[in-house]
Amino acid sequence: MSVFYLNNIKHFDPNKTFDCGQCFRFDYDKDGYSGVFRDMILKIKKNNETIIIETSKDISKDYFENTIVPYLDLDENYDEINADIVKYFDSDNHVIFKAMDVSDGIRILRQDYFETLISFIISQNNNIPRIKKIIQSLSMKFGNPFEYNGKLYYTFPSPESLYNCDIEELRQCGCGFRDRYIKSACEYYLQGKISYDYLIKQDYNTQLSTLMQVCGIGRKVADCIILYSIHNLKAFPIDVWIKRVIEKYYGTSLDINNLGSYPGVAQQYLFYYERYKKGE
DNA sequence: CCCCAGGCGGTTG
DNA sequence: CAACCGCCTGGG
Repeated sequence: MSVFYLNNIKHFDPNKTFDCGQCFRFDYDKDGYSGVFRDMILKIKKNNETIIIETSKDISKDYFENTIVPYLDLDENYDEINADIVKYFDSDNHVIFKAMDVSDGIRILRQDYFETLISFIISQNNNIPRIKKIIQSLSMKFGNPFEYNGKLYYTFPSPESLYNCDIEELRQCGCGFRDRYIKSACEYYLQGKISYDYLIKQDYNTQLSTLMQVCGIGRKVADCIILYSIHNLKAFPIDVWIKRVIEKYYGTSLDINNLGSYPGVAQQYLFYYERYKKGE
């Protein structure tokens, strides 16, 4: 086990970051969020102005700085991002300022590419508790177990394990009609047609069209993968929530094709703002 | 019982 | 190309 402390980090609230719907394997546990990160448990909490990050495995300072910090997106400058967002998202009612205030501290995680690919395929026409349940079932069935504090946890399944399994086993995990979409994604992935290394070097439109070749990945799921794992902050996933938010606060005044460099972050702010207001 | 949930693919006019 | 429709499944 390792522990790291960070001080004077502006614009980072672990609770908001892990509660804004971008990840499915973290849960609130008394004083912070913890969950499976690769092959270990990661716990992040905030005590006054100090961020405390614990890992179940022993990790080096290098690993922390080169892997954990980028994962938490702490190397990104959110003053700069927020300034750009305001230029494109301000309106007569100034809703973006309220959203930025309520949502301040949300960061866009750099999540594992394959895990994000599969998780957001599962997310379609589905709700968050059930998405989490399905991912947990898949991990228990196809992931690798590891123990921590006397409890068993499971890594996210490998592409090979999901590709080679019987499709009926995916059904048993609750995937429903998305089972063949998962198979399709694994096939493309293992053929190297949608690799992270390729996508990270492409522009946004190429990233979209490449991912949308996969049966079961449409525009919204592709945008989520691009935003939450490839970390192209130009991606702007439009789900039913965001569609409602835009209609409610912007009407037709927002030009979807001209939203600056960080609309993905603005999307998170608006989404969280609207859900927070609902009292969740 | 019906309805919906962070969509998508397929069909129809 | 816009508008529908069915879809696994579990919860309200």
